[in-house]
Amino acid sequence: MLSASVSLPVYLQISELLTREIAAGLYAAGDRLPPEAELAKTLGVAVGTLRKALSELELRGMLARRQGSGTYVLPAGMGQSKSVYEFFKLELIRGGGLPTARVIDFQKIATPAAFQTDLSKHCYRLRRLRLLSDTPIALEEIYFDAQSHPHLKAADLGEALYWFYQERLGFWIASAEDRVGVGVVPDWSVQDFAPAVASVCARVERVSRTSKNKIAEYSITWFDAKRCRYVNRLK
Amino acid sequence: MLSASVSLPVYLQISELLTREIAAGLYAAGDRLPPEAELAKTLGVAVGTLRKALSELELRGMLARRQGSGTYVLPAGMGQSKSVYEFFKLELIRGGGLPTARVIDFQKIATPAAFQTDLSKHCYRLRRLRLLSDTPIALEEIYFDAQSHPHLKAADLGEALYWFYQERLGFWIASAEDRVGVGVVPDWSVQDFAPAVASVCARVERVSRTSKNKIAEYSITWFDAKRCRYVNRLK
DNA sequence: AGGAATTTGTGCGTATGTATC
DNA sequence: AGATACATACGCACAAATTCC
Repeated sequence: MLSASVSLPVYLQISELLTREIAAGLYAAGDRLPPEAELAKTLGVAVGTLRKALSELELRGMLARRQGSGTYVLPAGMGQSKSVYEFFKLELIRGGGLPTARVIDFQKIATPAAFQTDLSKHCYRLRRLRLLSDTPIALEEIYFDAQSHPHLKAADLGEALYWFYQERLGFWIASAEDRVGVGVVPDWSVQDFAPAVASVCARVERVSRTSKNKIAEYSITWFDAKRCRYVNRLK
Repeated sequence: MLSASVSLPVYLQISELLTREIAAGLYAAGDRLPPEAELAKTLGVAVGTLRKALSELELRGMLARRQGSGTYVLPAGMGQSKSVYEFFKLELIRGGGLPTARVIDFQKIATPAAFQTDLSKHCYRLRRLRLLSDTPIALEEIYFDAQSHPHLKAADLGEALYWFYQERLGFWIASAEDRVGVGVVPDWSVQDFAPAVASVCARVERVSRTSKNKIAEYSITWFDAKRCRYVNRLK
């Protein structure tokens, strides 16, 4: 079950396993997990490896660990349960709208020079059309590392990409930096997406980072400024 | 020097030590630290212990670690200190820039219809040219209520408007909401501000609120997307 | 182009300290 | 006081990525 060579590191496989087991209700909020030594033995890993997995989940706010006492399951979403759409910042000018996405293209490519300092040699490039309440409002181009999962297909991706990152790639987006300016619609644009004039197309560059401050993805979004806006709530 | 029993765990002592050394300039941003094995030896600890210390600093965003390459010092994060410019989101494309402002016009006017639900009958309208390191990059139009101070003149305003609000008007900005899109440069534009073409002008609408959730000001900013961008750091 | 050397990442096992029960 | 459980620390072996010759 737990194999090192196939895909994810063992300690991440364990985080995922425990995440699923907690989600499935095998451990409820408030429960104490078995002691490290015991859990490590049943999982067939060294204690140190298990500890690394548990630390991950503690950092994520799923577990609380108390020396001398034990490891406890925390109630879901104590300020943690971030919506998958938390980082989606586009809004129809008339307000609201339910975000969806349609894949235009998905390929594994050689990492472009601009990203080579932060991504490994190969990365995935995902191109999507974004919609708000069925209105096409933006084109999106996303680059993320191919290293951990070298053989992804378009079908493996769900609509909620950040959820996919967490479940399948073992990391989650903790922060991002957006740069909003103006741009020209890319040449791979589709018929559905047609800003009235080139002059009303805005452009967002995003760098997303994981909780470890590593770069998780680069993305560029072109949006039709006639129909929607980039919204930012500052506190 | 590094003692376990006295106070902090050794790995934390090391994090602190390295933090001080980086702050002191012994290691500059971009520098590579000595390899783990070497550093551990000079510090007289096991590699695992050192690694834990380095992981701490990586998590804090002070270091970046790259497998096969080394451990690097990152530039000091600017996310820490809050300033009057905390809500100023424009940045030169080439990076950074010191924000200043030049008043173009300041008048007391009848409140425009669009703001009448939130501002009283009269308000001030301030028009400014914004600069980053002496480069004109944006026009700004700000509306705020005239009720509390009915007789302001342009000379009463400082460059740092938010500071002025707090000192003279008795409130401070606690939150804001920005909507970024694309727009046309207003007719009161000045010679200094000349985006190459209309197509590279972006537009930010802002609603700022006080700590009591009352609307403090409305503003519109037109910025030259060729020279600068709207930057948003999300956590 | 390719291979060796370097450097961090992962994983194992163990011993000891310290907080809790 | 004793048992239990997590925290810290040490050391080693190998994998994976990068760098350099």
